[in-house]
Amino acid sequence: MITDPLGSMKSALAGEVNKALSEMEVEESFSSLQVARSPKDTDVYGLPVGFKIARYLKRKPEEAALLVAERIDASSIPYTEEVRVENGYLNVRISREVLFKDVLYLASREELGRGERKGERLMVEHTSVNPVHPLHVGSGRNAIIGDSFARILDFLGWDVRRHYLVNDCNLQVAILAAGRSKMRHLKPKGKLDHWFGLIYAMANAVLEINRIKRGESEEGNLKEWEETIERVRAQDPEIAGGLAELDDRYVMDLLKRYQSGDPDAREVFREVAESVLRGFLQTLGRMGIAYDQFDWESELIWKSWVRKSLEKLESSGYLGRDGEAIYVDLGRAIREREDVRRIFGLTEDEIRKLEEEGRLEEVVPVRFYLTRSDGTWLYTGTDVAYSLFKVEATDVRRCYNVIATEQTLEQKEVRASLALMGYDPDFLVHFAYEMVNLVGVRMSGRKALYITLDDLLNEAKAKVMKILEERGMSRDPEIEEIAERVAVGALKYALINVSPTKVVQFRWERVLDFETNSGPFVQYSYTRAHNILKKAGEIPESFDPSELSSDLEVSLVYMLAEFPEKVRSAYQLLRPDLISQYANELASNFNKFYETHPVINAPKGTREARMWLVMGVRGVLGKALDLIGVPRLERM
RNA sequence: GGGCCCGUAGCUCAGCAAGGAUAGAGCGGCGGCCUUCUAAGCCGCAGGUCGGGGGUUCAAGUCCCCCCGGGCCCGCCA
Repeated sequence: MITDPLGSMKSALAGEVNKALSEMEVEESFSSLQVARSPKDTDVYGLPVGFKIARYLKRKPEEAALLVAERIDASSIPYTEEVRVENGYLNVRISREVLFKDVLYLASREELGRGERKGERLMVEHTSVNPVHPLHVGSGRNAIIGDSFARILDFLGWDVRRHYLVNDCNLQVAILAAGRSKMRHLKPKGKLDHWFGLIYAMANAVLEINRIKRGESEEGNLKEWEETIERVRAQDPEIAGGLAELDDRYVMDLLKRYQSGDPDAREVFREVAESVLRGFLQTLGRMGIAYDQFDWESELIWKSWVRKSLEKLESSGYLGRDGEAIYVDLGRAIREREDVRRIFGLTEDEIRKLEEEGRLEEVVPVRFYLTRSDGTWLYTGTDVAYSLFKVEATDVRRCYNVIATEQTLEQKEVRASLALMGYDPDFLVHFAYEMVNLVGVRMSGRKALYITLDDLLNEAKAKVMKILEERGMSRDPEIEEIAERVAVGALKYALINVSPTKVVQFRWERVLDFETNSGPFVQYSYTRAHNILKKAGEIPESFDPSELSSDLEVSLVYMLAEFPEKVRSAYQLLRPDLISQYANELASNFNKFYETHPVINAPKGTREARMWLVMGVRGVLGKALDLIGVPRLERM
């Protein structure tokens, strides 16, 4: 089934033009993606053919375009009424009759832009936050982007597996576990990730203060850490004593014991990691984010994935040892292997030149350490093992790692290691996103200084409740549920609506802003569309497209028709924000229509056509909301 | 020092992948619109040397080079 009528027109047009050009022996071609709407005429789409080929034909652009137009068979381009040349452009005029029917039919059934099931699996690994303190806005961006991308892949026809790597084997978790082991007598209170976050901050503070006292800390600021202790005590006075003798050796020893499977260490590590994770999942669940599988870093060690990856790297000949510490000799691999060079974006010539200038080590990584000299695994080591696990122990064809841009180098190093182990490094795609900058707020997980997602959701929800109560709605469970879903929409939209490679400048006002270009604005528009249809009652079986004749109506249908291309772009460019931008624009156009085009009270004929238009808008807006994970509401 | 990313209206951002037909939104500011499908809405006004300079091209916000400003990374932290 064709689910992208406009796209089929565009590729047919580009195909016809390219065929004509090759017959004319012109070495130019166009992509269907270049077919653009005329700014002057809503029904016209075209390509700037004349300009492009004037040179080859030694003609004026207008004449050149005419020569191409002569060779084009308009009847082979769907939805096309005529082909003509204007201002050097080769344009087609769309026949609304069929296009509108197809688009609105597909849109209303939410089939517009949907891909056929491919029977292929892709993995999206996202969130994967260290289980040491509550989720904050930065981790929220990861989860929201990852979840949205997974939804996009699913809509386009892949079978998506959402994985979460539980990083339970690193120093940060060890610090929390060490703190907990000294305070076993305390019973966790309240939300688990919040409570353990306090233990984590306390343990960090004690460790730092002890370092400063021993004169081991370089940049230690005693006062800040004493403030941290006060901050924790203010939130829970019980979390105080018992940590005085905590030191780095104890922490490292605990980590070492956990990695080697010691049962006592295991008990405390698992308690903290599972508790914090449970807290995470509560928050993520509120936001409609779920996973198919949790992979535990510790299991990668215990189930020998780390050993397997070492063996493979050893046999590649690029494994090195620095005392007891193990590393991948990327410096040599880059010099010797084309596949590794490609990952770092360098050619053989460039490498040779850099070597001659003695600057090679300035530009490329030399040693990629996998373990410490005490034999414990670094996150890089388990990350390489995790990649091996993904390739060998799952049946996915490709894996998207949603990881902050600051990890770009590490991700390349992991992909290089994958190549050295004999696998296609393109199996792993680094879906990079930038951090969230809280304007005017200092954040530090280690100091228990953060704005949590829970705080944001609760604050936003409280504001929605206030608005609803001002409108005279009572405080009942249904209203509470509406407030919750609006709050989730506001937060998710605010974090997704920026291009992933840009730093988000985050302000409270942004999440609490429910006006145009916000989650609630799009939700509201969806609700309006829904309620028109609900009130209108029976859905007419058919409609007359010529009844949709105003500029607003026509451009709304064309805008719906562009949705499939938007979704494909979001996938290809790793840009879920394209969907939220689109949804906002569609909502905005729909609201303009809403103000001036009565539906229910429209004359017969017009009423049916407008109902179909509203059905189409509701379908696409609803689907766009689904793809960015913003809840739909039927009342708000 | 090296690498990657960002720089578009007072602020926050689209547009750059695929160069084209008059640079777009929102917020904030000012002024209007609720007896008619929910005003979380709509309409109007004000606001731009697209960081700077070269170049390629019939055509540059978009491509190339140089420079300036900001962020991140270059750990036996994650």
